[in-house]
Amino acid sequence: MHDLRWLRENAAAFDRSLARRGLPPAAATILAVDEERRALETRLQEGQAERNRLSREIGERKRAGGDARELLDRVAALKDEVKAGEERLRELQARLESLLASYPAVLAEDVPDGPDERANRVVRVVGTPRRFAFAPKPHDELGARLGMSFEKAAKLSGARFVVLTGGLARLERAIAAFMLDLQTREHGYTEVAPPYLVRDEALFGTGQLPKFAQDLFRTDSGHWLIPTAEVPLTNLVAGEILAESQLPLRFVACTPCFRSEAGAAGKDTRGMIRQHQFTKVELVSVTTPEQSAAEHERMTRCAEEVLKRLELPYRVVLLCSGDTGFASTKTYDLEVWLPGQGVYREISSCSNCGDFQARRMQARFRPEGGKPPRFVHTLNGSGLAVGRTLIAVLENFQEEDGSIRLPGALVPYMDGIDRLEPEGR
RNA sequence: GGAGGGAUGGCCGAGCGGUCUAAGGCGCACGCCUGGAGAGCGUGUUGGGGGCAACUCCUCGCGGGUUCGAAUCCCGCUCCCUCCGCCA
Repeated sequence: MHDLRWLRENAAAFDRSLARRGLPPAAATILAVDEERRALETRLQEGQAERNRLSREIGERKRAGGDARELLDRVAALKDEVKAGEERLRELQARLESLLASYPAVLAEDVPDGPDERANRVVRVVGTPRRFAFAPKPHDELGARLGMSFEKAAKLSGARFVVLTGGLARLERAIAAFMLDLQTREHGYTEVAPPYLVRDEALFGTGQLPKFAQDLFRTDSGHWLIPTAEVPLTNLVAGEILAESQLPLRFVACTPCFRSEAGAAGKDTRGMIRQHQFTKVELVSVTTPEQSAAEHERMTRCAEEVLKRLELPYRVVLLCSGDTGFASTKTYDLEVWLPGQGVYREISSCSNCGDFQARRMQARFRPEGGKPPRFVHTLNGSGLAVGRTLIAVLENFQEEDGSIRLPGALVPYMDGIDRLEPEGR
C-alpha cells in the first residue's frame, strides 16, 4: 500500500523503485486515477454542501411553521445528481485502492541493484566451516538412520512432508525451545502463541493477499493456514493507534508454517529443505519510522546470535532489488553453511517493511505531544527456521560413523544428551 | 447446530429523525497554580479527504434502502458476546 501524497511528489522515485525490481512504471497510471478522483470529489462536494444547506433550512423553516415546498423542489433536483456522484466516487476510490495495493514496497536506498539472487551482497561471513576428515553427508542420508522418514510422511501426506521420530523429534523441540528462551530472556521479545488459521484481512495486511494466494493453503471454512507467524504477529497491531511510549513492540512466536510451494516444482525435492509444513521461530518488531533502520540491524543480530550459540558457520547477505520481497524495503538473509551439500542456504530472512504493511492494516501510533497519528514501521525476521536449523546441526556436527555430536547450547534442552546415535551400528 | 443480545471517538459510555460541528467521564496535550510534583482550575483533543484560499465533504461495524434530512427507521452482510446442545 502506498502513500498517495508521497507518490504525487515522488512519482519518479516510485517508478525507479519498480524498475529496480524489474517492473514497468506505474506512477502515471495511478496518478491519473487519483486526478480523476480529486476532480470528481471537488465537484461532488459542491452539490453535497448545497444539499446539506437546503436540508438544514427546511428543518428550520418547518420548525418555525413556515412553508418549505419551494426548497423541497430545489433539493429534489440535486438529489439524484449527488447520489450518482457518490457512487462514481466510491468506484474510483476502490479502483485507486486496489491499484495502490498491487505494487511492492519502495526499496530502501542502500539496497543494491540486481535482477536476482546472484546480485545479492555478502555483508559478513561469520565462523569457519569445519574441515572434515571424511566426506560429509547430506542431512537426509544422515537422517535415514536417526529417525527421519520421508516415506512414512508420504504415506500420510504426500510429498514435501517429513516424520521425525525419537531423538530427532526431541531435537527439533529442543532447538525451538532454545531459540524462544534466547529471544525472550536475552533480547526482550514477548512470547506469543497465536492462531495458525487467519482470515483474508490478516493476509492482506502483511501483503500475501491478494497477489500470492497460490502460495497458501486455504480451508473449507475460508480460513488460511499461516505461511509464517509474521502474519498473526504483525496483525496484532492492525487497526490500532498505539502510544509512542509503547514502542518498540517485540514479539516472538514458534509456530508451524504452511506453504503450498506452488512455484517450486522440482526444486529441493530431496530432504527437508523445502516442506509444505515446517516449524519456525519468528521475530516481529513494531517501531517508529525513526527507529526502524536500527531495529532492523538489531533484529538481524538477534537472529545471528542463535547461529553463533549453535556454533554454525553462516554469512549475512543483503538482498538485491530483484530479490527483495513484495512487502519489504530491505532484507538481510542469514545463510547457514551446509557441508553435506557444500553450500550456504537461507535459514533466516530479516525484513524492514517500513510503513508498507502498516498502511495496509491501518497500524498507527500517536507521537508524544498529542500530535496526529502516524503509521508505524513493521519488521519481521526468522529467529530461526527450526527445520533448517536441525538440518544444519546434523550436517555440521556429523561424525564419520553417522552419529551427531550436539552443540553445547542444546544439551540442557536434551536432558543432558550430547549425541545422537544412528540405528544399526 | 438452536435461541437471544450487541457493534458510537485513543478508551469507557450517552444518544433512538434536524442545532450530533456526538453529552459525560477517563486518558492525552498546553496553560495557570507550585520550590518541585500531585491535587485543583482553565483550554484543547475522532479519524480520513478535497480546495491556492475562504471554506468544504466524508466518517457512529460494512453495504444498500426510506426521507428534503439518518448514529437514530427498514433490508442484507460481517464481526463480537451470552445461554443451550455437541466436542478437544
